[in-house]
Amino acid sequence: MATKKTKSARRASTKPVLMDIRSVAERANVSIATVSRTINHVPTVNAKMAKRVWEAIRELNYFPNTQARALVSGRTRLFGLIVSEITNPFFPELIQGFEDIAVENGYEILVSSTNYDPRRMSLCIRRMLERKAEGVAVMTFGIEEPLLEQLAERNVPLVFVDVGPDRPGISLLKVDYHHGIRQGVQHLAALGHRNIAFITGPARLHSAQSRLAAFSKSLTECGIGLNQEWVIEGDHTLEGGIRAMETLLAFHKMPTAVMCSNDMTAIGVLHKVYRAGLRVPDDLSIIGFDDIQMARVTIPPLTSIQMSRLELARAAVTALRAHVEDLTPHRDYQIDTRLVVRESTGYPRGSMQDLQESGAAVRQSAPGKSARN
Amino acid sequence: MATKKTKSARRASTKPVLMDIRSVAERANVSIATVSRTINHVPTVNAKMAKRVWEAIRELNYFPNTQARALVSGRTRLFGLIVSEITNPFFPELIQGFEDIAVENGYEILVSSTNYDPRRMSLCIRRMLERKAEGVAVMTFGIEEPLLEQLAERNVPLVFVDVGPDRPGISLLKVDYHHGIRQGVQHLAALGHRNIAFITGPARLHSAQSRLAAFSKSLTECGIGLNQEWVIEGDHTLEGGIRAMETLLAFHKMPTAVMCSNDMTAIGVLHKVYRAGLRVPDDLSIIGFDDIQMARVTIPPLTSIQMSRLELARAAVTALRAHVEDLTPHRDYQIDTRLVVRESTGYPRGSMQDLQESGAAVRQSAPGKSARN
DNA sequence: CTCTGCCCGCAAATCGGTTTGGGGGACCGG
DNA sequence: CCGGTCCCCCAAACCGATTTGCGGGCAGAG
Repeated sequence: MATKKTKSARRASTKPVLMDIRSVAERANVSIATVSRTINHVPTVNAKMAKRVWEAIRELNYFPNTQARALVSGRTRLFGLIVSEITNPFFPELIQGFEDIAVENGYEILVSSTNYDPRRMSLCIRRMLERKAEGVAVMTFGIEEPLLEQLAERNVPLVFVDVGPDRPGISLLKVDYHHGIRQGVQHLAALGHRNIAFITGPARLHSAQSRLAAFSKSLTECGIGLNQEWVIEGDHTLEGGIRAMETLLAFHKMPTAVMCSNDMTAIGVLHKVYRAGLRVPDDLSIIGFDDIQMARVTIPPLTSIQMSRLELARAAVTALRAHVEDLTPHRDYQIDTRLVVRESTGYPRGSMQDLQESGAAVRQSAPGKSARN
Repeated sequence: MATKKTKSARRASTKPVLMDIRSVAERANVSIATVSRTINHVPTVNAKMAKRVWEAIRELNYFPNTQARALVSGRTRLFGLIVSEITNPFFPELIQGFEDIAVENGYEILVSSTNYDPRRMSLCIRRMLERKAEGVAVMTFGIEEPLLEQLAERNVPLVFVDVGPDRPGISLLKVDYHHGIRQGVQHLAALGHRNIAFITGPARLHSAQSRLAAFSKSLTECGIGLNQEWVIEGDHTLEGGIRAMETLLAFHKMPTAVMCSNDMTAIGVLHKVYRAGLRVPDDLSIIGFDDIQMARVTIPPLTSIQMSRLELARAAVTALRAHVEDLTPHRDYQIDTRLVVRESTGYPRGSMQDLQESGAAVRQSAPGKSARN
């Protein structure tokens, strides 16, 4: 009933709106084959005719039906992007980059978020399959092996972060967590910190594990011991950061610095520390991870380890294109991380701060040309 | 060449992967029509056959080709959502809600962002048209009339915020800015503020204009004069907030409170005030608009006017469904706003704060059960 | 004037589904 | 045992494009 009405409504307005390749052909006085050739830039079409066709297209405001085109050609020019959580600012920034770069290369994108829910992940995959994405970037930073099998089985090129099955058609974005995290630890060590806590991400996330491992290793490199009690499990959310900091505050002996597995956690920590009446960085130094835009305007601005969304996005699109267009895809793509020093890190309470110099990286001033001091 | 290789590659792996309705029919020993009927839950199929079909579908891991289905049925079950900026946290929260509710109702969504760029807006529209979205929600809070005509012309149901052409097939989400903003102004007035500034959004945004108008009106209602000098143009970004606050700081006479057209602006202001060595709310009270998640954890937590993303999303989907499914769509949908008091607002400096009580709304404590004080 | 190309139009197959008219089979009643 | 009904299933048309072989018109060369 509803369908019928819709159908008839469409029919009724079909006269002026009907806009298939036939009407273009008619208007340009050519055959549909010629229109198709023109649109797809087949070189054998006469320039004069091509012009007529393009004019007709303009005048009718015609554009080809994506579905029909995809159906026969088999090419959808669509890349999928699966992220874990769209409300975490890290991901929108990533999506933005992915979209821009994909569009630059003539692809469109289809975004889905899993919200860390395997059931939703399953839906995401189904969507990608149904819509016939030509390649999918899985940026959930924690793979659901069994589910993703479906994609791999159907020979859809995939991109993962850090780890993934070793198979043709699959590329990996290898993030060098260690480089940035070591810079962070060294930065803290140089300031005089010896008691450093770490708030992890969800335990099942591989990337969270890697960050913790990099932290642990860096600590050893700097000759600092790791206090297992100070490794708190967070979940990469604001609330997780707040809870983790509550745990930390309850300890008898507090660390002088805390490194977080992502910026949202760090912002939660910042908030809890403020609530507790302590000051950053005087009472506690904080380092985040990701370097989201917001990090520049927290109070105080957050020292963070930057993982470039743009770089990630570019590598992902490059890898997918390489697979789809047979351009000798690499298996691994290296992604760098680096420390960005702002103002949430400082000398530990009671140190002889006047005698020392910060060393490490260059201190960045906040945006809006507002100078420090 | 590349295409050819891909084609042949697909052919090669086509044996085990080919997965059309025919193979299902073959495996279940029925005709393709029966498979189609089964999938679409046409009641006239024999239960026994249906079971056979579903089994075959399970075994083959089959799912229908969306494009083919849409091509013939004319129904894509796709709603478009155009937002202005995906990196502004307000929008991801909106997108999330829109997606959840759309999926609940059996629709999928297609998101595009314009970045305030008319060229990109044009691309967005083309995308929606090409992908044959059955309805589009335009949540840019500032319409590009001439471009959107294309959609309207093709009889695509549309949803706008605040204003839009009066035409069948178009619904409006009418946001009652005045209610929340008046609460905010009253709240400030009750605290004793008489010198209140306003940082607007981009001038061309209708919603920004409305917010300013509501502010102006509320001021009058409270018997407070509007100092035109203190109406600063922002652009709804962090940087805009910072710049606006710089302007404000340069004035000889400073306001004691500032209301912002959105939360990102307010966070920028918060940052700049911190930079200037002033304190919130002691030296300056700040009210934001939107009440994004981040507002709960700024330092101090931000008093803000809440405009429910979920409500917005729900209304948008409801409206679009009503148009598509012929369920007597309304033209207008009311969206409410309300004040959420946190800690960025307080008595103006020099007032007799001990003698007064806050009145107005209930003060909310921050998340994570951390009590105030 | 004929031959050789070069373009273009025509017509048909195809992609993977939906939808419908027609017909075969089972079952029931007479 | 036969005719009628009803239920389901099959075959075929269709959606809007792409792609192909083939034939024809036209131009330039010989």
